Formats: sequence, C-alpha cells, structure tokens
Amino acid sequence: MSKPPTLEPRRTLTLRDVSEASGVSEMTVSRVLRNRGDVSDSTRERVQEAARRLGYVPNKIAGALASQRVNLVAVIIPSLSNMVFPEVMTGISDTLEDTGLQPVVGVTNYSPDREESVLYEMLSWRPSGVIIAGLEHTDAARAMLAQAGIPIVEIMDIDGTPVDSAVGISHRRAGRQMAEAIIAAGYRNIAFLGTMMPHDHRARKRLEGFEDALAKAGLSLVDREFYSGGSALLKGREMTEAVLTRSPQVDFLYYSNDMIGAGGLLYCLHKGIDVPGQIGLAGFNGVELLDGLPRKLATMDACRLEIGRVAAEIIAGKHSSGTIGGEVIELFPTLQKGDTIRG
Amino acid sequence: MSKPPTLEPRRTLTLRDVSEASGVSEMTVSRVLRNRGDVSDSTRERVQEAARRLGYVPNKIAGALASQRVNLVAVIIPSLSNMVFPEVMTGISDTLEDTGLQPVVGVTNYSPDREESVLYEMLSWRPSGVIIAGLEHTDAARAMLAQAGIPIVEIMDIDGTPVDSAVGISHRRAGRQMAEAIIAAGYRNIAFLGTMMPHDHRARKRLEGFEDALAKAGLSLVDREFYSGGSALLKGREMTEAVLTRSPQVDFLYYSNDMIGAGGLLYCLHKGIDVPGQIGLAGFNGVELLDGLPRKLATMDACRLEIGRVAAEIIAGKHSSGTIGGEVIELFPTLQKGDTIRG
DNA sequence: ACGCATGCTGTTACCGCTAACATATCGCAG
DNA sequence: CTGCGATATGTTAGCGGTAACAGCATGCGT
Repeated sequence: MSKPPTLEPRRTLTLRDVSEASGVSEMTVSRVLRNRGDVSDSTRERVQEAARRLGYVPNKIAGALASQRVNLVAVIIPSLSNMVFPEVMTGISDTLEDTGLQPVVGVTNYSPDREESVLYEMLSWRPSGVIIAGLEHTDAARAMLAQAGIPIVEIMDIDGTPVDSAVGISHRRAGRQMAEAIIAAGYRNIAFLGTMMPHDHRARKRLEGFEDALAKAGLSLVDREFYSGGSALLKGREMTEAVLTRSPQVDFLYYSNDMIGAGGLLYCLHKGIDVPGQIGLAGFNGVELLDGLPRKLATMDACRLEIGRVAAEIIAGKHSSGTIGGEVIELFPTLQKGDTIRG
Repeated sequence: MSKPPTLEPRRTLTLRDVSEASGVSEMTVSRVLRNRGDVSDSTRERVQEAARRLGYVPNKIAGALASQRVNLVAVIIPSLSNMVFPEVMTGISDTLEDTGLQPVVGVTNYSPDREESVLYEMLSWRPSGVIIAGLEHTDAARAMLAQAGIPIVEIMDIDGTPVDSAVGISHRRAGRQMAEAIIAAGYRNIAFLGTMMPHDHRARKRLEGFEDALAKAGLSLVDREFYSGGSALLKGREMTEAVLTRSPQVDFLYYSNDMIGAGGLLYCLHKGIDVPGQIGLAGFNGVELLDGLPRKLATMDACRLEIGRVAAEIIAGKHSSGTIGGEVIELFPTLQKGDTIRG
C-alpha cells in the first residue's frame, strides 16, 4: 500500500491522462511509448516519468485496431498434458522471444469441432500467424485458414497436404523405420499397443507405416491393444499384461508413445522377463523421462523442439528460404535403439 | 481449392461486406452475429447465410474496443512442463468453458522479471481477470495487479498476502504434516532432495514447514541435495545415489516433487533396498504418474484441479461467497502414505 | 539572404465495431 | 380511428489509439 506511487485505482488510464500529466499531445506520448519517430530527450523523459508515475498500461486493443498490426501468434494444439506439446511450445517461445511476437495457446483436446471453434475464436483477434498441429481439420477450419491472409504453419506431420506451410516428420516413415529395425533384430511376433485413435492421426499414420513394413516382410501384427484416458504409465502396465497373457508367443511390443512404453517396460522388468532377449520393446517421442528409467526404452525422437523453432521462424519471416508461399519442411527423427531392442 | 465457397482470399472482410451482401445495415448484422436484440427471422437467416458464404470472421479487436468488454482471462504460470500446471489449466478451462470467457496462458519460467513483462503484455489486452501463480511478485507487478481494476486470483499458495483473492494450499503446513507423518512412522535420519529454489517459493515453504516440524521433534535434516534442470526422473536417481553414498545412515528421503521421488524410488528398488523398511520415501504433488510405478510413492495431493476450478469460478463471478472484494480460499491436501512409508 | 532538409510537435481522419438513441411499422385495445 | 407499446431496423457518436500529413523552428550550403 505504500510502494506503488500511484493514487487510487481509478478508471483505467488512457493516453490522454499521460498527455495531460506531461503537457504534450497524445501523439507525442504515443511516440515516446512506442519509441518511434523523433522526440526530444527532454520531452521523452518527461513523458516516461509521467507514464511510470501514473502506472499507465497502453491499450493494445486500440493500438491494434488503429495500426492494423497485432503481435500475437495463435498456437493450436491438442493437449498440454502429454509432454510433447510443451516442448514444441518451448521451441516456439524461444524463437519468438526476440521478434516482438507473442504466442497464444489454444487447446483442442483432440476434438476437430473444438479445434474449429478455437481457431475461429483466435482468428477473430487477427493474429499475425497461426501454428496448428496436424494436417487434418474440418472443412470449415481449413477454409478459415486459407482465407485468413496470414502465414499458417501446420506442425508435427507432413504426410498430407498443408494449407500453407508445414513442418514435421513423416509418421508413416517413422513407423516403417521402426518396423524395419525390429524385423532386422530378428523379432517376428509383434504386437501393437496404443491409443484408441479416432483423432490422433499421427499415431494412426505410424501404425499404418509400421504395418506396411511388416507386410513387406511377410509379417503381420499378432495382437493389438488400445486404450484412452487414465494414467499412461499405468495403462502401459495393464495393456502389456493383457497382451502377454492373451498372446504368450509375442516377442515384441510396439507402443504408440513412450509413456505407455515405460509402463510396459516396468511391468516386464518386474515380471523378470528378459528384455530385450525374450521380449523387445519400443515407444515413440524420445521423451526426457526415458533417461531416468532402469533401462533405456527404444524410441524415435519426434524433433519437437526443432519443429517449434522452425514453425516460429516461418511465422516470423525469418525462415524465408526464398519462397514466398507455403513450404513443407521435413525433419528426420533418429531411431534410438536404447536397451530394449537386441543387437 | 474447391470446398471453400468463397472467391479470392481478398482484403479481410468487415461487417460492411456482410451488410452489403445481405442488404441490411451493419448494426443489424452485428445484432444477428452476436445474437442480441430483436431481429426478424427472415433477416437473421439472410444475414447468417451471407456471413457464412463470405467466410466472415468478426474482428474482436474492434468489438472489444467499442464494447469495452474482453472475454479473455490472463493465466500466468511458471512452466508447462512439470505436470502440475497443465492440470490447473484443465480445471480453469473446464470451468470457463460455459462462461464465454477464454483463458490465455503466459509462461514465466520462474523468472520474476519475465513474469512482470508477461503480465504487462497481458494487461495491455485488458483481460477480464488475471489468474497468476504464487504470491511473490516484483513491486511493479504487484502495483499493476492492484491497479488493473479487474479480479485477480493468486493460486497455488496461501502463505502470504494476496493482492486480491487467493486459492491454494498452505505449503508450510503441507511440509509440516509430511514431517509429522514421517516422524510418527519412526524415521529419524531424514534427508531432503529438491529443486535449487531461488524462485520456487512453494518448494521453499514446504521445506521450511518440514524443518520446523523436525525441529519441534528435536530433529534436523541429516543431509540435503539440490538440483535444477534436466530430466527429473534421472536427477532423482542421481541425487538419491549421491545422498545414500554420502550419508549411509539416512533412513528417509523427502523429495520436493513426485518426479524426482519416482526416480529415487526406482533407484532404491534397483539397488535392492528395502522400501519402506530400511528407507522410506515421499514426494509432493500426487501426480498421476505414480499410479504406474511398481510401488506407490507417498505424496500429498496439491489440489491442482480444484485450484484451477475455484480460481476460474472467482473470475467468472460464480463463486461469490457474498464478499465482493478479495477472499482467500484454503484447500487441504490429503497425505497419501502409499507404499513407501511404513505403518 | 534564400531555399531546403531536418527535428520536433500537433491536427485530422480513421481502424471496425457497438451503445444508445431515433425512427419506422404493425397490431390492437379503447 | 387514434394512440401506444412492442418489434424491427437505421443513425450517430464514440472506444483509445496510430498513420499521414501539416506546421514551425533551426541550421546550413551557396
């Protein structure tokens, strides 16, 4: 109650208040506060002092309307709780940091309808760009994106046709690669454990690629188990138990993400199963968590940080690889065999 | 290129475009689009059809400026990657869902200066309320909050003086409670392992409460180990190893969060240590992850979902417990002894 | 001494939308 | 038929800033 040198928490302040307090026009105050145009040092100082003393906070709503410029970037992702998007966000924030642009996050919970409405909501604030996860959207959402007249970057996935730009990996290829590695290591009775994926298109594509590669080797999945919701680690245990009970001949477990893979790994170790001798395991994402596990789970890094970084660069116009319009940037995940694939 | 029934992605549309396309005044279009005031069914339909056909997206910037109402709630948190804030966010989103309000997230990375600038940035969009983690802020930040003239809810912690309202738990008390439970179970040589906390005030307060209770029982920490950054699970292993090597007499390990606690637990089990007989362990937060562990780690639930829910209710004015001004709502975490405290 | 660039400040006209009020139209009670 | 309230639509005046341009000293080359 004493530190802030301001008086009462009155009606919110405007440029006019600062202008009156410092004896110059609103325009000059505006110039000082945005550090634009020529202002004499004495005036500048007087204005700054007044603004600070009053506790003036500019109204970006008015500023944006007048200048037709908004320093916001809409970022639309399915979820915050699975470890992958927070890291993408980090890549985005870090890159945007020194561009004056600011990310604003919207979460869709993997619902296309919710995605559409979140997008509509965000576009109505006229952001400078949109970063949105995935290539699959409702027709209306796609139309809005195409119409928006701002740079759009679809991230995570490149197996499809982007509205504008795209940065990501090929999940189909990732699935294929993992299958090839597993087959090369001599495993033959392979099961898949993953999310019930009505809308996790990326997991779906990985599985498709995976099964393609199996088929090419004359193999097919001997079992599969799906889940949704709940503690991923726990689900991993439960699903693994279910599969191993139902299909004792299984010698490899391919998980749709590291978290359930980790659960499966803990289960196998607990049961005294020889990993990777008797049974091999692999996940997907390359999450940091794996470093702390008793044994390192095989996985593929999803290039999350890099995806965020590049997407933000495109929005910021820093990535200009010459092209003006959309570009598709494919990143290549590395397969880490860890300790759960033999060889 | 064929689905969107619109023509070219021209200059962005305004009310005027819709108004001309449907042959009514801009005001009437505005009324239809906001579903406010009386409009005849026939005009309403005509306007809606035109808006849809053109792909019109209202400009909330102009709308907000004119109406002096913004449906945004600023949410300022230290981090997205530690599992606790995403869940708070879920509580907030769920509650705000049907109020027309929308959360906008800002991340501070535990830096007070960054918090101040994020706050300034967000306030300049004139949100309807602010939800901000913690009670510790820079003087300038506190002044801004006090001046803003909107509801402010400080969350997570109630050990201190809020600017306006607060919802959270007493971390000091939580630390104390855990210490009491540990002492009651007969452990005497207790070590603390946690974050280097220059700015994680809540972890600091837990430790303070913890040590207070130890002192009251004539005990004090026999060892302590700090970390920052890196994979929490891995850090948990490493720190645990360090402590047990350095202080073999230790019979209890109190971790500042569940993640490093889980790492410690895995380490102990791996080493064949009798848990909780020889050594007991406890963490903090009650994260879902624990359900998947081979043994359930003792912890205290931080009421994350509930905190988000209540904070959002206060902002939405739904919580009105009669009082107009600020209120402090204390939630009470429950101690879950799990399988890592004897008794 | 004059012209003109330069530095500094003010004036005006919006940005796209909505609150508040004004106007028109209609049905129906008196 | 008149008048009045309800319904439906239009008009006006900003919201709080900023772009663009207009003044007006001042300094400097020629």
